[in-house]
Amino acid sequence: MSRRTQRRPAAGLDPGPLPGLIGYRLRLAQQTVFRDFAASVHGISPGRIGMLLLVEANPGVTQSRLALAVGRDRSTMVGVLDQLEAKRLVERRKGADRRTNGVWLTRAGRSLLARAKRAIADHEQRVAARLSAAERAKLLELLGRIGA
Amino acid sequence: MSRRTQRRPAAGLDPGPLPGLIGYRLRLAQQTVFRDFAASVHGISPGRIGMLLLVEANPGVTQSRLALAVGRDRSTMVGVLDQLEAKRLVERRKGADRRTNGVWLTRAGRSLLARAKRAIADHEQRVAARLSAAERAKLLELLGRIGA
DNA sequence: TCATATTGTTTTGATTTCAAACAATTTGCG
DNA sequence: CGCAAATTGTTTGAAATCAAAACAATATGA
Repeated sequence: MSRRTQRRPAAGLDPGPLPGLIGYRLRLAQQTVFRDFAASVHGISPGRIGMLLLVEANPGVTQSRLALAVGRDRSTMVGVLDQLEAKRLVERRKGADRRTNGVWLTRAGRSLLARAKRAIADHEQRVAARLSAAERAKLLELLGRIGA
Repeated sequence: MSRRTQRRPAAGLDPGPLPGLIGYRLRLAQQTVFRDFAASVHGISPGRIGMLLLVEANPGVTQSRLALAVGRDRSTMVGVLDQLEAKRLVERRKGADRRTNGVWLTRAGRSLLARAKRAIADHEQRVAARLSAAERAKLLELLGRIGA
């Protein structure tokens, strides 16, 4: 007895204790979600879209605060913004404190974001296809209690 | 009005629509979980431990089947197993089909895994600290319905 | 004023992953 | 059986993603 109770664990392999671990299920879920995202929003990664959304909600935000917000190092943010700036989606403007750069969406950035938002809405529906509205809300809440 | 309802979104920044997206919450949760894992199980990543658990549950499993099970390319598996073999945690043995390698845990691999399992149990408890047993089960179930 | 802190940057390196091409081997069709 | 086609593990090359350390410019505060 003791057949593992799971949908499609690992292509015929015995998944062992993995399916009982939150971290493992998170990884699988994220993999699925990211792949759907990549297939529906082209040319830009989930993380980069997240960055744009953050800049949209906080125009002129500083690079360091952005880095802190997404849990990355300051030095990591440099390359990310270089990319986004090379694509003309954001621009850096010197702040009043001349050490800082304020980050702003360009017109192209706002336009891409508007298009992306529609794609994301569809994406989100596919992701939650097997969940009722209440279950989806519950999932978001539980995830919020895991990820501080 | 319309203060975003979230715990600690992004260090004082307006998180925008992100907290309403499953993918975003998954990423945050996974980040938290992986960091706790790294802090409690030293010298080996969650993915690598998962690999060992899979090999333990399926002694002699083939590299290709392992790759399929974890959703990686065959060529990716080569480097991963090279690492684990360099650490003397697994070994490859030629199979009856001489194209294939069977993967097996070494004594050291079993020993490390036994130790890791205890650390993982503690880790799992910390991760689910803010969840009741029922909530934890619900989370696993909902995640299973996201990540095919 | 001047020691201290912060900001963005550069450089370096680690990690993880895939794709394409390849030899060895097996399988299956005729 | 015999040989074309598929499979397996591998090598090579490349692309993302990220962090740590050191640095110059600038701001802060005692």
